[in-house]
Amino acid sequence: MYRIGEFSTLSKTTIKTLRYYEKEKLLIPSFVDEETSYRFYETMQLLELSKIVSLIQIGLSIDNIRNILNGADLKEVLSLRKKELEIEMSISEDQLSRINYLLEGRQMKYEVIVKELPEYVVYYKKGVIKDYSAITDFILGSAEECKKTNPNIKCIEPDYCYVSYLDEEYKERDITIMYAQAVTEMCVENETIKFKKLEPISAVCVYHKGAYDKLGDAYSFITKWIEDNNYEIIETPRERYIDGIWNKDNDEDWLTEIQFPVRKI
Amino acid sequence: MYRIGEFSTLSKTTIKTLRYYEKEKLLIPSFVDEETSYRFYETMQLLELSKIVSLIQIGLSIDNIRNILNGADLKEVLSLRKKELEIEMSISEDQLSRINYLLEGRQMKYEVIVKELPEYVVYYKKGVIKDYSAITDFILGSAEECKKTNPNIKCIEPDYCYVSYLDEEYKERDITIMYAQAVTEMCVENETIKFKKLEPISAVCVYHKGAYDKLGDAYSFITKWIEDNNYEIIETPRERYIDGIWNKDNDEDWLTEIQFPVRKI
DNA sequence: TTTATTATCTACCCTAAGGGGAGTGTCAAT
DNA sequence: ATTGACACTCCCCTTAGGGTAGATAATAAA
Repeated sequence: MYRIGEFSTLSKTTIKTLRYYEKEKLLIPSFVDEETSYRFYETMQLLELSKIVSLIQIGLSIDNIRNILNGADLKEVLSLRKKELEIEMSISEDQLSRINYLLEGRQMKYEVIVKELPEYVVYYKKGVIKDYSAITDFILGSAEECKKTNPNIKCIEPDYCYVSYLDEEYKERDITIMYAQAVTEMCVENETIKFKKLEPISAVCVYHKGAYDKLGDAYSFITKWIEDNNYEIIETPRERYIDGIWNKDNDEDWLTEIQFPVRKI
Repeated sequence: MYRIGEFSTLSKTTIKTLRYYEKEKLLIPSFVDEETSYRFYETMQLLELSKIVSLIQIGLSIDNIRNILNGADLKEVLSLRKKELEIEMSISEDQLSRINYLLEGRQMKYEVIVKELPEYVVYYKKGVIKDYSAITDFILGSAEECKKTNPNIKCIEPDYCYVSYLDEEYKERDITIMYAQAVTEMCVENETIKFKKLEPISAVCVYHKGAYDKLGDAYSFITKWIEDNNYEIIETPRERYIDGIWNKDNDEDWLTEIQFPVRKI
């Protein structure tokens, strides 16, 4: 019969931990003096404790360990923990590759974040524009054409709309684009305006501040980032206009988000 | 100017989190109505938040992020986080290999735990015994011989003593062994009793319950475990007698701990 | 035997990054 | 004026124990 301090030294477990395991009903001292409340342990409890510690060391929670001690299926619990661990490890690898990327000295010119985009219902219009300056007109035109057949259509709050570039190569003239605007429900289509549902996806995103002439930098930055961090692009990127000529006079205040739908390789 | 709900949807960040970031002084709303306490955010704060989220996503703590925003050296913080991550990943790998080991269906006959052993000062005696039954006499003899030259020597509390087998091969007769007993300080040596200091080490340990005839199982189990989990033995194993013939009549109650000094490969 | 020191007890508060809910106040539309 | 949606603050909760305070118990020294 050892008092808690000796037992603690024998088992290399702190007194706090021993008391905690008693409270959690993992390891009950074999005798407790009713008058003094002193705990007394026997050598055989080193075996019990050793089992608990070995389970702790593979990262199981107190709850899981208690269940195992009460007869739960060890392999089942271990399999769950294994899945957890695999997820943890892939997150760690992800973080490590991002850190290495930043440590390689590239300017953190853009902050890259990965988001989960929800499902959206959008109306969209495809078309060809002469050059980039025509985008605004194309967007305004789309909205009007949609209102023709659907005068009561409602956009979601807050707004979600974007432009995608459908050309295979980079072009400065005769650019094929698609404009999509999230709405509350599917409505009537016409020749130019169609509807579709966008599935939820992950997207690597950056915000671009300022005029559009430097958007190219953001694109090359983000595509490089995606390669370096082991993601794979699964859809055409979306250019999402948050602030622009329509509400900010100074082009330094314009704000655009670029979203690249991706999947982890 | 967006209210918190809209800003939350725009940034895909929960309202709770936005309020928490304000409390932690990471992201202060650009305007707070003094009467209603309503928070108002501007689009430019999406950029600030995006920076914060990107730092969160690489696993930095709120404190670290606040320091970075206040001008701390980003690379330094990232390097520290990188080291942390590498440690986390090696722990995860360790846990995973242990889980796989258990899932492969081997009986969890012994619970393996890894301990850090502290520094010990010991007296020790090397010798050859006829067979295993002579161990007890060897141990008692050693203690007496030590008392001869050091009548006042004190063992540490709680006791730590062990036997190591020094033969290169497994033998059943004429076994070379060493008995070591931890004491409070270095004392006078004589022909048979020497002193030395044991450095702190890591050890893979199992408890063995019962008579000594099945100790071999424990040894083969633990050595296999060490190989499978990428450790390397750096010293001869220690057999530590906790309960035995001297205090327990029934050999089923004997308890022995086997400690293998190891290093992670 | 008395005193001094050490060991142990319970009880309470603390961690990181928010989540959940109660109770109350505000805004816009009907 | 009322209703429903939205926002506010305040408080408690999460893991696996750590830290400390004040009280009592056991042991060692005088």
